Amino acid sequence: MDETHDYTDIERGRLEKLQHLRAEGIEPFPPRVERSHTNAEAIKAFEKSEKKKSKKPLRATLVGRVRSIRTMGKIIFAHIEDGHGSLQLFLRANDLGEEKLELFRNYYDIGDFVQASGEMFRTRAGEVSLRVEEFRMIAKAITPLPAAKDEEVAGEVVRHATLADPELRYRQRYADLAVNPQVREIFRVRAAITRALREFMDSQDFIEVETPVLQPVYGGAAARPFTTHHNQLKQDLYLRISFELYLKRLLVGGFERVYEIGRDFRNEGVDRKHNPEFTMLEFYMAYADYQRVMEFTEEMLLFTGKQVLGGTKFTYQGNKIDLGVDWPRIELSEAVLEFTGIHLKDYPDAASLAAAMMAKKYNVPAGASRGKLIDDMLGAQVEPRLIQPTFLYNYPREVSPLAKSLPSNPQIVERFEGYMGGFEICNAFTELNDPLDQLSRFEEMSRNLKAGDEELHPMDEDYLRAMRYGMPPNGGFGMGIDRLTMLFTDQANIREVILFPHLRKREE
RNA sequence: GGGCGCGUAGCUCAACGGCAGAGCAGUGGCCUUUUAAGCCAUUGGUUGGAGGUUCGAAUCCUCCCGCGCUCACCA
Repeated sequence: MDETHDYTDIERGRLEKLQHLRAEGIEPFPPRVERSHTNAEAIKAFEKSEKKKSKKPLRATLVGRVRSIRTMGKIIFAHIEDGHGSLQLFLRANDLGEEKLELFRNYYDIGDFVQASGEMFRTRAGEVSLRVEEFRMIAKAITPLPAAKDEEVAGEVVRHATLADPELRYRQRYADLAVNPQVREIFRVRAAITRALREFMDSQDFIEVETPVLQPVYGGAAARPFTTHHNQLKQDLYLRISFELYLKRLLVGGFERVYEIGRDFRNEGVDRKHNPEFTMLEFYMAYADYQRVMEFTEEMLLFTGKQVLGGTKFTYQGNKIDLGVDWPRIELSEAVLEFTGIHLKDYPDAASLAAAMMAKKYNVPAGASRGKLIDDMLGAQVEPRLIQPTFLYNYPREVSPLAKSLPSNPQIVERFEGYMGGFEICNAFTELNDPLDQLSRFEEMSRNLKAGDEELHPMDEDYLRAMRYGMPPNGGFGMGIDRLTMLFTDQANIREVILFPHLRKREE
């Protein structure tokens, strides 16, 4: 990335302008600015004073990035944009003097940040504008913004020929955000989602906690971890793949309701639903079981939807989705039957189930356990069809080493997953709190881990010790915030809801 | 990892075996209520990279790099 030494013609021209300003004694990057209103406030205040038929003109000092310039001889129109909207500047030789007008005309460019003051007024065309009496550069832009031009249509800014190449948009997210207002909006929604979730959790008497990202033993999910190393301690560490085992230790410690919103890291495939690091909400609720957590999940998402979307309905990739109705609760085996025609109870072992799946031409990974096969079938055949909010419940034990079995069937665990828009958004279960049962689950996993299934996690002795002190019965829950954001912002790719998504390293 | 597709000016895109172009941006000029302002003129390219085929390659072939979609893998 040697661009700084390889300027384009446009950049060289702007550097010359910058040098000229400096030569004239004008600092193009001053440390302080003045501002009386945001653009949106100024427009609102002006419209209010207009209604009151106030004789006193409204004065304003505004700041923003120049988004368009229209020069017409001795007057110049320009739009500036701040974080709250855009507003038109009107610069006229009569008000400024020809010299100042020429200064703007010759040395100010689209992309520059400027400060301008004067009186608010309405142009002949009816647009609320600032009649500029004074202006100054507050940050000169060297590189042209990757967008052509703005158009104002009925008060809405239409941006033409704007940055569209997804690779450039992700690699230079700053440029993407600078020119694509709809991208900024996605991240406002994302922030509103986490805010609403925190508000809800806090209102339900949960305490927000932070647990280690760097962990000596990883666990809580089926995934391969990233590995790192502490130099002084000469100790290998893992980036967490879930928060689960630490959060449940806190229940042992006496907290009844804990949650954490933070980053998980999984060293696995990257695609439109998976980024190597992603944001999870996990919570653990003492004295609740998975049925209670299902109810809670509905309440939580209903609240979040109302807060963020202002209602319960939204459209995802052409499908209308309503959070306001009770989520159907379907037993996993029923869902599999409905979408594949396979009766799980007719295939009690991996070999017979694999044969049944092969008969249907489903992909069957070699050496997979029965639980893994069911999980695969779920992902490929069932999940994409679950558009409306739906819970599937009662999962196979082999793929749920931290969940409590059904009293009536040790091979099935009290676990559910929530689906929406064709993908999984949350996963929850009645947490296993029997240290002896947990030990045997770990041992089972360790055997499989040695046998080569790298996604299983190793024994966590300390977690078992914690559990031996006594862990209250509890329901636990995890939800991908990125995926919820995809749903609420109608984005098909997880990269659109992550500010700086991971991309392959590029030699520059 | 497999398949398909894409990569051309700062941005958005044409040209698809025969002189590498347009709009916007930029630069110079005209223009005192414009709003993708308009008008005149004009700068800007190792066509992602390296090889090959050909009289001639942005275009066809091979490899490499990157991205997208998809399958596989994967919560």
